[in-house]
Amino acid sequence: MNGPQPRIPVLTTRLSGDADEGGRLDAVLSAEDLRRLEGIASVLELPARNRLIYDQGQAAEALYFIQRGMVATSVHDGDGSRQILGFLRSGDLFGLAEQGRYISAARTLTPARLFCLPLAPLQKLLLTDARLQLHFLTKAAHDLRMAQRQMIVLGRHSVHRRLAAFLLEFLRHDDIYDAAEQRIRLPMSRTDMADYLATTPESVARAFAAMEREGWIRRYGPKSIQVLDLPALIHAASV
Amino acid sequence: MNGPQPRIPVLTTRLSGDADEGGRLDAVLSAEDLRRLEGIASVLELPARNRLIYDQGQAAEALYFIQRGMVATSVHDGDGSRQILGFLRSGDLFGLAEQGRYISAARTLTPARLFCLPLAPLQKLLLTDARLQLHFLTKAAHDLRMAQRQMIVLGRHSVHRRLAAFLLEFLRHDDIYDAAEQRIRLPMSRTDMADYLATTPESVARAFAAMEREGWIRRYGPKSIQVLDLPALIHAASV
DNA sequence: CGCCTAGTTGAAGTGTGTCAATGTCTGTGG
DNA sequence: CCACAGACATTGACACACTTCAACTAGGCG
Repeated sequence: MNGPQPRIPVLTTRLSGDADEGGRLDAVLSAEDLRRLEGIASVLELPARNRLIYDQGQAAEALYFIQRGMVATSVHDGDGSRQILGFLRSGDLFGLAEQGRYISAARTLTPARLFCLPLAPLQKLLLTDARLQLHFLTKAAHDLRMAQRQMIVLGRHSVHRRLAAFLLEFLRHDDIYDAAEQRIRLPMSRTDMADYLATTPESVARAFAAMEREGWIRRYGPKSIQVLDLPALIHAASV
Repeated sequence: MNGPQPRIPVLTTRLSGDADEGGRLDAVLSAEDLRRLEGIASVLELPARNRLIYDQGQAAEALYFIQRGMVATSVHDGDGSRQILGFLRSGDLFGLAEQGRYISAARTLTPARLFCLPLAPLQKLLLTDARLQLHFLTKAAHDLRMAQRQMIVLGRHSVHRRLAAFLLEFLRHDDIYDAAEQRIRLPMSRTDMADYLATTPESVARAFAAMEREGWIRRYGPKSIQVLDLPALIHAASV
């Protein structure tokens, strides 16, 4: 008798990725799972944007779980160049480290609420709760797929195509995309977008200008984009 | 009393990545772990190079574990373009899927021996053995780091730098690098290298020619490279 | 209202893809 | 063992997308 087993993960669908779940860890965690995580977590309230959560090279002591808000992780090269590894949202995990040090820096894009999960207690919990751990494994597999997809995007696609794909990613998220007005509210700067898409702010601006010229979008200031021709945008992202 | 606990993973070092382990799953698995995996695995002997293991889009039924040999995973775009996601070696896992279908194709670069781990029994095993699962989670975290590093390489570095870094990766592996002769035996074609580095065979050839012109390497046929100036190569990979 | 940061647009330079031709391996069959 | 064929690798010429540098404009916050 195991009692009720809410949302038992199935590796064939979980490791394989489930469409409706979208890689959100919080969507698959049961109330019991969350309670256990909260038991070892400390809550981190970051009331403003552009707050550093941890820096690259800093001793890694915790994994972070986003409850609310948006976070960007970035690695800084020896020279000035910076690569944003990902824009993360509620349900995402971050805090990947190598040899005890964070490989990237993390900072808020918006006010955010995080669970800070210290590594030692987290490991203990995962070892005692294999079902919970499988959710973490599934999430890691999902993030690996995303990273591999981004490898392809950065290596093979033009800047225009990268930007089109980037915009389309936001359409799924209600907090950023207002479906009624067809408007995307971008929470990051042109420089951030450029550092994520491995290009320059100038090229991003030019790509936006070209999209507006074609009638696919309309800009209301740099942070607000109205989608006028979604099919064209989808086409641009896949050609 | 838990009895002997060989090589208990410590998340703070394992999820964080351990230098000497190098992400090799087989290096951290105990004899008991291996026995259990073998219990659900079928062994796959692939006697020659260029053998397809599974194709992109095929129904995903198993995860694969490389015991011997080398494997390449690649995704094929609608048009002719191909991206090799990774060159994999003993101890590596592959078979990542999305919605029940493999997202990449996998084929041998050399004769290989694989464990084929059917997903359902594997999930069952991981749920009953949290310690073993943690090794898988650690491996996934390692692969995620590698993918993120490759994102940076493909997005930010020149073809010359990419190739230098690529060559340096082989120096650690005894089966490919003959330290005495300082020779690297490349098991893949120029096209494969180009598809991994997100460039063209022509650009790879030009980068090799430039390195030879500089006196850093010497080519003995396309598959055998002698390293003449390692510091210069290291410098080229990090500038 | 004015300063300062961020964004946009323009012009010029360059790395790399593309196309084409030549050269070189490899493996097969005579 | 050699000769041949087909694939693979290399080199060259050219085109172009993108970066870089610079000037200008627009937003946002004091």
